[in-house]
Amino acid sequence: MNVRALPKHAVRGRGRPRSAECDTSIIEATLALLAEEGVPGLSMDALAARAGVGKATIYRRWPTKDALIVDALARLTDEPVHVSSTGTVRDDLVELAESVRRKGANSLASRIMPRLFAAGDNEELHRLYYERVIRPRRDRVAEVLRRGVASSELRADLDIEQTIDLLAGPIVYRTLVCSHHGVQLSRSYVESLVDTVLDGVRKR
Amino acid sequence: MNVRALPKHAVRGRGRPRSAECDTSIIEATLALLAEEGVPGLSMDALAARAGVGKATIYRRWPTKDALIVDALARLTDEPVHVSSTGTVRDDLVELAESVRRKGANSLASRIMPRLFAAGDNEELHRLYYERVIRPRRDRVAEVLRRGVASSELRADLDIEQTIDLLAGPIVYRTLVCSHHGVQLSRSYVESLVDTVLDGVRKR
Amino acid sequence: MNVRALPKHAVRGRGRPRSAECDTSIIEATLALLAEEGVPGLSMDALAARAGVGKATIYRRWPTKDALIVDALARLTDEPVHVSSTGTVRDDLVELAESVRRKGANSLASRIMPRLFAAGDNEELHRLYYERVIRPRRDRVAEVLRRGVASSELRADLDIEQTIDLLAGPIVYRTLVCSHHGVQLSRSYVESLVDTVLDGVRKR
Amino acid sequence: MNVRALPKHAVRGRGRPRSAECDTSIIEATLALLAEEGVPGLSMDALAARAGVGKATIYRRWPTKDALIVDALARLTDEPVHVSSTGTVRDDLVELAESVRRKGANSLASRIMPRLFAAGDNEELHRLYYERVIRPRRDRVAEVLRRGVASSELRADLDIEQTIDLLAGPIVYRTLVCSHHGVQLSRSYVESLVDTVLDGVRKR
DNA sequence: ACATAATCGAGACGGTACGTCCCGTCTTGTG
DNA sequence: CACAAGACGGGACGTACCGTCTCGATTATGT
Repeated sequence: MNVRALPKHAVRGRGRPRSAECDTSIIEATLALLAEEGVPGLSMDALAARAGVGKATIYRRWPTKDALIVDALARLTDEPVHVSSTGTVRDDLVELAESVRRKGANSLASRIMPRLFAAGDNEELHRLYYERVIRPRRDRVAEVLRRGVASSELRADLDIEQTIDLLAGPIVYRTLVCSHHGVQLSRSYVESLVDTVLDGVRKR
Repeated sequence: MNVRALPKHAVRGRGRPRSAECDTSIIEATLALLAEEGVPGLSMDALAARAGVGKATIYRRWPTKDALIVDALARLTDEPVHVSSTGTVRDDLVELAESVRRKGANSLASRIMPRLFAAGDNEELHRLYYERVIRPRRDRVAEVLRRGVASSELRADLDIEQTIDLLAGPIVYRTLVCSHHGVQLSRSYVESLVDTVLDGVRKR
Repeated sequence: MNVRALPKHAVRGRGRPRSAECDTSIIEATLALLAEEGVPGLSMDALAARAGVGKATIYRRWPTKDALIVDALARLTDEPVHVSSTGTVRDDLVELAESVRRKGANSLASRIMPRLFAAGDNEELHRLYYERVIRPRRDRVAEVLRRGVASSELRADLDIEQTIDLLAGPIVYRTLVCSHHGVQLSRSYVESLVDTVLDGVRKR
Repeated sequence: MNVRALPKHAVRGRGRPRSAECDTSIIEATLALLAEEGVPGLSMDALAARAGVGKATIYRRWPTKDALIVDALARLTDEPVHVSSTGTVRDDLVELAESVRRKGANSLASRIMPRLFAAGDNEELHRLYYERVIRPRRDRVAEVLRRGVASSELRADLDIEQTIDLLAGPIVYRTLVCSHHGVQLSRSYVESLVDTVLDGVRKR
């Protein structure tokens, strides 16, 4: 747990150790360039120049531009969501779903994240992103759901994984696929979403 | 309806007309290269060589590589989903959701689609993809949902758009974001998904 | 004969032909950069920028920087030496030897030539330089020597090739190896050299 | 006399003294790499690795790669030429010229020497090479020539420096410039050369 | 004996140049 | 006009070296 998103360092050997300042200046330059110029403007040359670093210094740490982006983005994502263990399950789910929405609404993250979702080409990168970013969040939702089952607020035969999909999927899908005309999701959408997942759409 | 994904042709003018053979050989070479080499292997030079075509001939038809990919992908996507107008709403929704799942399970489409979802950079491409691929499918689901409301199978205060998100979102999300270890969704997942959307997860 | 020092062109094919303007602008930029910055300042990037040309355009014509330098230098070397067919052999030899000295005294050529002499690594380049620059000059001297033998000015058992070495060798050797303290050879050195080769150093 | 080509050592001070083993292993690695990979293969990184030495250890001893090469080459060159002070001048000159030829015939030296002749760019290196390698050899020839003048074997008005050029120049020139198709000079060429210099080419 | 100080191997560092690949445009000759 | 071929200016790529700089460990010397 709490696995920090840092470049892998060589085994502590005999030579000069890698500079931690480089790590941070590269990550910061990455985020700055992404914010200012967008993904297409993030060339390794420009990045190295911006970070005041040789290109080799970057490649010594990250094998790929995408791997670097993952780490840089993880820095942005480290926003701990507070979930009360006393309120109703409904309120906790709203809060967790809200954190997904807010991340998607963040201009920088929402511009970069799709690139990572799209990293199906790069199996390793995709796995990394899932382990480091997606899974921890899913785990937190699963926890809340299990609490709901235990307290009989939710059905006992609940499929936990699928329910997580039902909470996160629509928000991600909307943000990525249907984000035309700059429409952004509101909090009320999220609240309504949670309620619908809880009660279903069938007439009763 | 049935808008074909073809390149815009010049107004019928004086000189030699554009060859239809070029259109097809380019599209076919695009799909072949994508299937064999993946997105990174689809360079315009390689494409032209593979199609036996000059690069200018491609640019004469499509302004962008992405536009070409959209058209090529649309070719793969033109699978009309049959929806009975007699069965239950539940069965129709299952059928429509299944078509989403099948598309995602297709190895080629699932490699290219993320790129299109991620096309947030390219506003125009994103709009094009939405108009040509996403919206028609959403419209069909909306139709079924409205029928369900009319027949009192579904709640009258239903948010149609959000319900579509609830049906498509989880599948897309799972396919793109959580598709680790090669796990693929099954038909039973889709059926269960539809049932959960209909009935909710709250204990009653 | 009269083999021009030009980059090899592809067989006249169907595509766009190579631009002659590029040839010249590249050669000119090469000579300019060499004159201004010297050999170490002749980077392919700087050259391309100076010539207003993409790097690929250079590599399309010359496989190596050295090959390019040979061609550029050949441009400088195309100075036809006038040899009277009426004067004495001694005067003709002085004139030919003088042209060797003058070339060595030329600041640009004398800076680059050694690099080519030193191209022993690159067998092909060395051969090229010999064929294109050295041999033609040796042939002209050989001609004069044969005339001298015919007219009984020179010994009949003369080793022509070695005599050429005796005329050119000392000048080249002095220029390259002993060119310390900026000392330059004078015309009188050349005249004295020819006379010594003719008469020998032995006391008589 | 017999100035050894060794790196300058720091004044005998307090800290750990420089290891003599490093000196030799670096020089040996230099010669080995030059022999195996040629000049372009002699990178400082490769050299350090081959010598089992840190790069700083090399730079602590030699300011430049070229300076190192000079020293390494001097090791190969320290072949004392024996010149009888009793034989004829002609025989002594043949022996000295032979040593020039043999050095040129040595595959390693002949690969490196041109680089040093061509060191016109690097004034300092060139001077160093001249002082350490060229001048001593010229001095020995000058000595023999002066003896010849004294003994009336040679003309009294002899230009000593130019005569040295006449003996060494042709051999060097042939070796460097005209060494095409792997032709190598023979001893008989050298003997004939000396005789021609002594007697001239003019018919008598 | 022990601190001092320069050495050692290792290798990271900021840079520069390399030669290749691709992009999107332009220029040929041939239908 | 369209077409195949392919050259063009430009930009980014990832690698190789350069010469300098830290590291921790080692090794003689002068106290």
